[in-house]
Amino acid sequence: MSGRPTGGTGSLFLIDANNFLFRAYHALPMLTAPDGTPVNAIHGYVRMVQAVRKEFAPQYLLAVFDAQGGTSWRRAIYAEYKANRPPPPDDLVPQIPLVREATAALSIPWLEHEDLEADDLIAAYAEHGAKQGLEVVVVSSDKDLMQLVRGPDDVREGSVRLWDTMKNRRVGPDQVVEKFGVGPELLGDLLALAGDSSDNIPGVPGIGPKTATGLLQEYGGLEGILANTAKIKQKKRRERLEAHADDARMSRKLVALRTGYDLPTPLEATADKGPERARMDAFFDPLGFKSTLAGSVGGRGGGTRRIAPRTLSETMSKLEGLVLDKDSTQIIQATQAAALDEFLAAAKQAGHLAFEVELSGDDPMRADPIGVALAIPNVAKPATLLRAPVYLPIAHRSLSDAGTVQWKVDALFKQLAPLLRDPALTKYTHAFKNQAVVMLRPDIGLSPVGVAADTMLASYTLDPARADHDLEGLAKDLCGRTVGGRESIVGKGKRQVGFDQVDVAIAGPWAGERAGLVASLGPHLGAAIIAAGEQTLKLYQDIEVPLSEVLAKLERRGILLDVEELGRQANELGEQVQALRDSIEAEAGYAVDPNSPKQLGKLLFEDRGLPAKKKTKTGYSTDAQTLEELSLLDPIVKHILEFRSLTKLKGTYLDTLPTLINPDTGRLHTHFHQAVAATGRLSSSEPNLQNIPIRTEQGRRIRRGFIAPEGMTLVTLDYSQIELRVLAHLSGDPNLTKAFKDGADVHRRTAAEVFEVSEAEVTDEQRRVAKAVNFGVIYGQSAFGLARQLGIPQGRAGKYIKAYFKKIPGVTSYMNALIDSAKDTGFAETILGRRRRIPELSRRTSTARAYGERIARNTPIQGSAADILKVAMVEVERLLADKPWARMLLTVHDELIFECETAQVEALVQLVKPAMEGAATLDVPLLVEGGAGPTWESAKG
DNA sequence: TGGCCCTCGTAC
DNA sequence: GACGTACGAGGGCCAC
Repeated sequence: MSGRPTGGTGSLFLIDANNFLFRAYHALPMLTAPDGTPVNAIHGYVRMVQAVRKEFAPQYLLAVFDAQGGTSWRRAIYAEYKANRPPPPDDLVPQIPLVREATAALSIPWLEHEDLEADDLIAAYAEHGAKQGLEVVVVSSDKDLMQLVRGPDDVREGSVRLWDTMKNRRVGPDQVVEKFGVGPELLGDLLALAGDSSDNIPGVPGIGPKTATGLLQEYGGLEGILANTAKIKQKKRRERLEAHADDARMSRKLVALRTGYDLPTPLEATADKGPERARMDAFFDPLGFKSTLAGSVGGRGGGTRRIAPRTLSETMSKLEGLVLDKDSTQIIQATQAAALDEFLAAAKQAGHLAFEVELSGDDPMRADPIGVALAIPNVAKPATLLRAPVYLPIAHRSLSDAGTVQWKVDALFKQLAPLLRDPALTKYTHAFKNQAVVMLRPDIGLSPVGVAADTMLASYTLDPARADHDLEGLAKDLCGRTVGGRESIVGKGKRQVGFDQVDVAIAGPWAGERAGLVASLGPHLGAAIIAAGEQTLKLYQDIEVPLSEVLAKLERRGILLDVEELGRQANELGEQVQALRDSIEAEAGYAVDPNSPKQLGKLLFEDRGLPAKKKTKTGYSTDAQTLEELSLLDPIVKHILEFRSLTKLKGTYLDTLPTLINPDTGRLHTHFHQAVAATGRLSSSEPNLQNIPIRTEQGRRIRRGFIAPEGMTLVTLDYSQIELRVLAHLSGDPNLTKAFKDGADVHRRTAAEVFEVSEAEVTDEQRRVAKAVNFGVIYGQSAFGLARQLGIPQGRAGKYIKAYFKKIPGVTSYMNALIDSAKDTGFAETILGRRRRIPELSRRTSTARAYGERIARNTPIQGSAADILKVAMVEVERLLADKPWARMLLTVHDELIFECETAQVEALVQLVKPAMEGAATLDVPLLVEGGAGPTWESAKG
């Protein structure tokens, strides 16, 4: 098993600093300090180091660098060693010396050597540490260093392992064998044979890792192979080995890690004493890091922490002085391939690229790519671009210049793909999910792209309560620039046309300007995310951005409907609806539309003289609650209620769902929205699959229309009581916590507490009340609301609430603390640090403030549950990536729905359930329950 | 006719 | 006024 390192006393952690510096640079969007210094790599590096410290608390900690401009001893053997390395990107260069200062500021000893490379130094320390019986962990992903791995897998003392913090992966002997087919002791021989293009190690031409593994397994080592070349049957291979035996021996020397010299710093001097605040602040404050390093970790929401209130202008500060000429976009035709090449080369050189693929229509599952806009961010000065944006037309039907030659979709994407897939390039876009749905198409095959920055998600992460996160709005608010939305060029409603109908002369500059805005706002918002702190960065980078691609996959997959079943039900309901309409009109004595609240109000409260209890802005209220109370007084009311219920089911679900089936796939593809709900939840539309009925028998039948294809089964896994569990965790209330730890029926337990009876004595009615109170607490319900919900007098409802708060005191104080904290800071916060501003708390009217308080109470709970689900989704999709027999299709707030080969259902549950339950570690267990069946209804049974 | 608002109802 | 988060159907009303 590849567990995690143990750490603590008896451990030595060796950080391969250059390795992480480069990886952090490529993984993070560009960020700049207030003075314009690029800092993204430093940030990622510091984050990694601090995480290692926090997680493993090593006894000894040392960072090792390659000396800049050093003369490795390997050069003396082979002048071409690492000669093909491209120079580091321009905006990484200034970070290379800074990262050494950062290491020092963190009070971590560091080393570099003129003649020895970091790998050699690490090897020497690892060897020494292992001899001392320490657990040695090399923090790196470098395969050369895997040669150092030693010790049996289950013995800690004297072992050497690699730890890849970015992938959370430990590399021990088993992982080396898994990856290379040979153990660590033969790895050097393998690398010598196969060569390494990144270090320019020649190896033996024509021998790759696969062949090398085979040879090593047969002959036991490099010298064994070279001594037995005569026995090798393949002529080519034999000749090559004979001709390049010297190259192989030299390569072997190059890949060997040099040890056996005095350690430049004694091991004892690397004992980690932890960071010093003052030293850190002095270095990091000017770089704008601050909160990043505080090492703050979510923990309890509560009112104990005091965070300075933040206003929108601080979380999303303006980007001053935007330089973006809206007419500067260069249209590059298919005949100008050289111009595109040149642009792409510039992007590669810069290391950054903003793009937007323009789609023909609004539904990405039915859309084609019509053009691509590109821009090159100037990360050191985000308000400017490195050059004018370009637009590459693909499928416009309207060309004012008839001579325009458009790109063929495959030719263009073929040219773009290497760049878009290049992990060394930082990609920026807006609302990537919609583009990804198209890019994932097999005929386009532009995935994975590995977008690092999505301006829509950045905006949402920073300020989820913002009205909307479209690029136009961000341009207006952050750059003071007015740009037309998509609607401004394709029209809307009946006059809306496809993007392909828009002339290139209009579409090109519009799209180019958007790419330009993304190029400017991407780095700018990235800096804001960094400034907002460690948690916000993780939320954005590790959850929201990866999730967007997961959602794109879900949308592409869609779900299968049983159209006949839905049709049957629709017909059935249609007849009932007609019969009800007839009897309502017969009872009324005149034609009336029971769907019209206005006509209904007149009928019931004027003509029939029923007591009107409630009024709406426009007249009498006729909602179900009101009608329910009247149903005993007049039989017509029952018919109206029944009519309402059936027309709702028929109109919203049975009739609508089949019309949304995609004719190409024969399946239903919903649209998930990641930047809509202010709490962090997802939403879905066209159709909204998150409000398919379940509570009534009649409604639940609709789920029979959602099916798995032949040979497959629908599997649903949902979190049991996730919001109440989150509440138990956040509030720390001992009673609630214990209820979950005991695996009790929490509503029954609550009832027992509140009504002071034993659990066995709890009546159904008491349980119902307790359940309502439990949920009411989450929503900030008042006695009035509870009374209305339960149909009991307000006084009695008030008593229940009082009793609840008395018996579950932790929740009371937690709720008060939430409000205090929100008033104090101006926002509500989830367990993963998602922050929702609550301006309502400082409104003048008491109604608005009360609303703000309900938000303050509800958002941490609802939002934390959403956080957990999102973490689970990213992890589950990763787990299923290589499982062709199952795929995730849908999510409904606390539920994930899969399609799975029937024989594999158990395997799926075994895989996914623990992943979901482990998505967060709370003070109470997370419990996932599941079901499976041919239809969604049966799966939920 | 199109578009917006209101009311109502479905989910978690 | 009174329960948080969504989406959407249908009626009603107004502008064009």
